Amino acid sequence: MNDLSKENRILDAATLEIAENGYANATMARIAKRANVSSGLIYFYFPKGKLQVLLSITVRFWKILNERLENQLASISDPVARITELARLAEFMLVRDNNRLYLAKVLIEELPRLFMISDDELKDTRMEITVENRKFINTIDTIIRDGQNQGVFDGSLKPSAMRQVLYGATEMLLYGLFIKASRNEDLGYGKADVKKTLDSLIRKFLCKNP
Amino acid sequence: MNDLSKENRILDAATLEIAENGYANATMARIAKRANVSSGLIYFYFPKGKLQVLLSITVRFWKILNERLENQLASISDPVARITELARLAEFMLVRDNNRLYLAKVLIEELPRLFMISDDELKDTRMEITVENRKFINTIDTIIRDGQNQGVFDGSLKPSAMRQVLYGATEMLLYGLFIKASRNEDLGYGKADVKKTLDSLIRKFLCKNP
Amino acid sequence: MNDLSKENRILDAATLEIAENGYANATMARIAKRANVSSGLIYFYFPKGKLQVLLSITVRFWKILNERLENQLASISDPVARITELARLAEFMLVRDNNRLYLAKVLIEELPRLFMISDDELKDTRMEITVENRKFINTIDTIIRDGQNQGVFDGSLKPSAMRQVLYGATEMLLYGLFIKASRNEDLGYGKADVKKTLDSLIRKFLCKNP
Amino acid sequence: MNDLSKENRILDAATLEIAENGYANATMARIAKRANVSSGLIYFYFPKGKLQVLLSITVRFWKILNERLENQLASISDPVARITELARLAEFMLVRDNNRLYLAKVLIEELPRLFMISDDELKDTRMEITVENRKFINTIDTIIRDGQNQGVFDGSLKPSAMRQVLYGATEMLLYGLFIKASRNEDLGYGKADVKKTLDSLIRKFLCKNP
DNA sequence: GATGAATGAGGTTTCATTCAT
DNA sequence: GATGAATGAAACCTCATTCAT
Repeated sequence: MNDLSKENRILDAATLEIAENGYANATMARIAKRANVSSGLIYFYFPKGKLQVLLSITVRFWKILNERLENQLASISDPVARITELARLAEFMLVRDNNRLYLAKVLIEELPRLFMISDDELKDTRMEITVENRKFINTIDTIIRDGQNQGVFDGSLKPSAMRQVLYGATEMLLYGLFIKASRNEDLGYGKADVKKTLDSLIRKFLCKNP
Repeated sequence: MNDLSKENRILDAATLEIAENGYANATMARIAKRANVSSGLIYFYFPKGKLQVLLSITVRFWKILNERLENQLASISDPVARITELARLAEFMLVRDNNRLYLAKVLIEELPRLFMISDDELKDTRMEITVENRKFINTIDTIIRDGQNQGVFDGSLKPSAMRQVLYGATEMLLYGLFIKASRNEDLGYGKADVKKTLDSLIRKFLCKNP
Repeated sequence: MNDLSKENRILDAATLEIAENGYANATMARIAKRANVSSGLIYFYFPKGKLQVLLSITVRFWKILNERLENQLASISDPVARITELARLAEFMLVRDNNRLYLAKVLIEELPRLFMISDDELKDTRMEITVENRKFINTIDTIIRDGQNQGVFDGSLKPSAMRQVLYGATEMLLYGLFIKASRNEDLGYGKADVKKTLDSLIRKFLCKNP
Repeated sequence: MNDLSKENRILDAATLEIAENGYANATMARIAKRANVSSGLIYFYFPKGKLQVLLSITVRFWKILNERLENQLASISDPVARITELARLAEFMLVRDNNRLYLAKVLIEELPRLFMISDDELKDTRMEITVENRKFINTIDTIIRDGQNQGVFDGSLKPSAMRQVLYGATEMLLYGLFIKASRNEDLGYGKADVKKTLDSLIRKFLCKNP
């Protein structure tokens, strides 16, 4: 991890720190220590402090996700295959190993904070996230709409609402995994169940059933 | 609001404060001001401070929800009707008006914090929540299991995973409404769509389709 | 000094601290220690920090000076007697003892800072000072103008420019005294010379000479 | 400004920065940026940092002033003419344009700081200033004393006190101009009034009136 | 029960200063 | 000479918490 740029090391360290202690209890000093960097340097890269660090974690994630998504989906046209690939990629980026589960937790837990930004100087960073987020949402909604038009997906519901269902279901299933990994509180299912359940959700809820 | 007990006024004020600023930035002074109460008084009712206030919001909610749930479900036996009633009640308690959406937001955002409590003196409050939470989860899981046993619900998935799907989907649909209410960022659907979408989710994802 | 209100004790302590170390090197911690007060309390009374403390020292001084001035000048009508009384009062408030010389130094040294305030939340405090300052300036200018109209004072110069001369001369004479008191650098004159010199300045520069 | 030596560019930039923000809030980074130079380079020329930069501004000013003074006064013997020439030169160096008014402001504001230097390694620079300052003061005092001895100037006051009057009056008149230039707060007089008022001060206060 | 001035631990934040390049 | 990323000491500042009233 030490061969990364200091900026990325800070983001990685912050992900861990926030995942473990929550945003409220995360401290800049500990982030710095974890990143093996002086506390002052964090302010060099993220002058607005902790919140900007948090937002930057999110920005970095979405940018990478959207980029990969674009590449992967380029060669797929079938709506079911597309939505499946999308779920697979999200899972890959968030569940593959425990470090990524940390990231998942931070993204899930801190998403609401996005809507509380009042600091004008953070508007830019927020806009970046909004843009990436919309891009992602658009990708999903477009797939759903295409599927509906082709008569493959259920046409009686709004794509936006269906997307929220997929998003929320995935999030909560992942969150259970994280709890399982970090505490030993078994929620009653494992990684395999997540995959199976999401497949079923796509097939039964999303697709049109004759 | 001023005719409530001061204790309840504090919890209401805290809900608003946390919904607006997040737990990290919520301050006791502002909660006190919103509740029209001195900051010292908060410590009379909640000696362990901010975290206890947060937990108490959650406790209050779950207790009321579970109590009503028990009453409402007592006379219903059909699994589909039971799960529908459960969704209806949750929606009633969280979506009915904007104040309740604030509550929804706090519950959603602060759920993860439950797993980070180390203060021994809060173990009791935490246990209360865990008990109420398990009661709620049990209620759902039992309904699902019963439905599976009766051959009404899809028996190929784990009840716990299915419950996460229902839970996450509901949460994210509600969250969209909150965003719409507090910011003017339209996510593309309204309250009616939430109801319709959840109904569809139950019918198609949860139920066994011939 | 301990029987004063804490707020006044803070201002007194800050006067001393700033006089000794300069505004740039004055620290909140030392001001608190000197005032025998916790550092947090300073922010309770002066939420905008060090600058607000500095401004508040100035406000307090001007308010008292203007108030006394009004009382003292009420019963005097002769321009020469009025300007002499004004000088006497200023001297009384700034030179009488070494503590007051500290105040004089702070007022003199930090006056320029007044014109650098950009913080919107300090606009109020700044306005207070401006108001008091104008009141004082008006008092002088009015005396001078009256004297000119009565043919007692030199009518060939602008009252505003003459006032700056009186103001600057007084300031610099006092400043020399402060240097003498705090360091042992003799500037070559004493308190008696200040009085004598200012009298002479009034008589010869201000008054019309036949 | 870019054709100056980097050392002089730094001093000019610092003058501007300090005039605008005050010594307390001036930062090396901003000085560097204004001088179009890296912050590290400032330490090459001024190893003792910000304070040394400040002192160097003052040194540079006094050296030039004293040098020119010596040249200009060499051929003048009449005390009134000499003191008038001195005032004219000071005015030339500080009032001629707005950039010089910045310099005036820095010199005025920062003079007191001279008496608070404790750093041993700056003793040299401080001594330089003291020497130049004394040279200047001596020049004035000598002119005054000569004038008194020749019966041209008022002999009843101490030269040192009279010098403070001249110094303070000049400073405050200039200060008013600065305020006018940087803010739009009119103090009621202009450059011409400054000249006229100082002439009058010399003629009436300094000179012996028959 | 109720208040709010007062405390001070502990976080945030700044920025003068260094040093490898 | 010149750079600017990096450091870390030392300031600022907040706010949960207490307690005399």
